[in-house]
Amino acid sequence: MPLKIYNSLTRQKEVFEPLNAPYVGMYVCGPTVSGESHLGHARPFITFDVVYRFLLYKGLKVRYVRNITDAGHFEEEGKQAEDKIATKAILEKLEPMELVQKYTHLYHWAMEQFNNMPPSIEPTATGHIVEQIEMIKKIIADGYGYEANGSVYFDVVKYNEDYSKKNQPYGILSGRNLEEQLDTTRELENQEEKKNKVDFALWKKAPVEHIMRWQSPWGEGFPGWHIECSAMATKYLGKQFDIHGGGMDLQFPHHECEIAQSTVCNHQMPARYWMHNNMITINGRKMGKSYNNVIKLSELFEGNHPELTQAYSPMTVRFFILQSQYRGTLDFSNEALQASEKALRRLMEAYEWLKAQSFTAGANATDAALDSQLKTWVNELEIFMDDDINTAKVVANLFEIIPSVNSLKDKHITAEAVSGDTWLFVQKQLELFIEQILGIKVEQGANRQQLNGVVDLLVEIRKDAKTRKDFATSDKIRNQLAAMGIQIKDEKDGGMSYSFL
RNA sequence: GGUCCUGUGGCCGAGUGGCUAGGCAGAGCUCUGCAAAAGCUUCCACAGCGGUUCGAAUCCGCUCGGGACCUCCA
Repeated sequence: MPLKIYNSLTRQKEVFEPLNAPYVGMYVCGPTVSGESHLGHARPFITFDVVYRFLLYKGLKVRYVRNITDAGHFEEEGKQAEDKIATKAILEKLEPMELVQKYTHLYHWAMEQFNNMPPSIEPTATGHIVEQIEMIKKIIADGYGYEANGSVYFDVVKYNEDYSKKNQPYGILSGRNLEEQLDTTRELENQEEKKNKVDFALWKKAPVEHIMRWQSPWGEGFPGWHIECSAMATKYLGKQFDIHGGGMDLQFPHHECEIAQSTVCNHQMPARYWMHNNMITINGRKMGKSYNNVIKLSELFEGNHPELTQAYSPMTVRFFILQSQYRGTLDFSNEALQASEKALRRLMEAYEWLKAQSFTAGANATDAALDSQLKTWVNELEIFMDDDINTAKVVANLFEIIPSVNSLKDKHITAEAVSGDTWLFVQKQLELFIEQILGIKVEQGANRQQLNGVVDLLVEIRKDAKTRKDFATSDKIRNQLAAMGIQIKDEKDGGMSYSFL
């Protein structure tokens, strides 16, 4: 089955055909490391991690580039500081690289918590100033950029005129019409420098107090906020590559500007497939700085936020995100996260048990209907992934399969009901989809081994007590352990098992 | 104001015109010393009004509601 992905550019699902199979180039817009990542940021990184994993599973050789924006628009943090201390004090105390370092580390830590695979290349904007300047020079030389008072702007109107003839007007990705924008775009500062208010900055002259600054043919300044992605994507993936991803809110203006810049320099549309994940909302509203409703990842993991009734583990959050299709909005609530937490536990307990079983190959099944139903469910996993990475349906099917696994575990059905071949197939594919493709890993704390030993001992004592019909002791052990988050389960044959909640 | 998306049961969330999505919560049953877990069964739905169709949650129109982008934004 071929993989189909929804291309924002054409607004439809298309069969994914790599430009140079088996090689695939994928660029995803990374974070601006001027602050801590929040729940909303987690979505694209988890979504595209799954895309990456699935492409790898398909046997493709993927170069996954995800940038780190560590230059340019750090105004907000600077402004906050400005209110408190004098500009001179900022110069003395606030070293930009300190911020960058701190938040880059936090970001990497969060990515690891989520079990996201590291991208092949993680380039930084500050490491590619030269490439950005070269690109801007090229744009000016071609007549689509102009200098004004030490800054350089992209001439959107001229670009639109020329490229409309080539069927690639400005606004092709976001479905915008330039004339309308000329009428509706708000007035901003420094508009007088621009020829048209829709023009965007390629290079900005640095005001005296601006700390991050580089030499350029137009004086000291810093790059505009779209050019870094164009420069780095071109450098590492070529003039045209396969997939460009990012959040839906980047579609305009960021990706639109990227298209314009790259097209002028490289004479072709930079990416063939544009994928955009939708937003995470909270109380029906997008989670974002400007709405003042963000839940930072560290707060989420610690349960330390007024909106949170408890802490949620990274895998719970990952699973929560994968329970929906990436193109729809996803509404945050404690109820929804708690549902995910419980569902994930049920899934993983059954999965871990299944993984530890040994089955013998063989084709005989006493329950042929169940046998073939299981095979169908398992086979559908890949079909659903092929359909625009529909992780929601993949997860739904996992829950179709789980009851059979638990039935086997609790001896509601015999192993012979389903053929050994099928059990082996279920076992293998569940491992593939749960661990390799969805990237869900078993979460367990440190000292687990030692703790297991202690719990084993208590379980033994409880067994003795039960045999003596000393239910007081038996219940005491079970209840006290339950209070500590360790759940004992009595099994049919007198055995006991336990799990950590 | 412009462009676009969306409205599914108590909550989250899939749904390609005809078939039970799935999860969590609720109810019942089985199992159990009692529980828990697990399994089985089950209640609750497609914003409203029209239209197309043999048949619509799914297509079209209108109304109402929600949201995103147009400024930094994942």
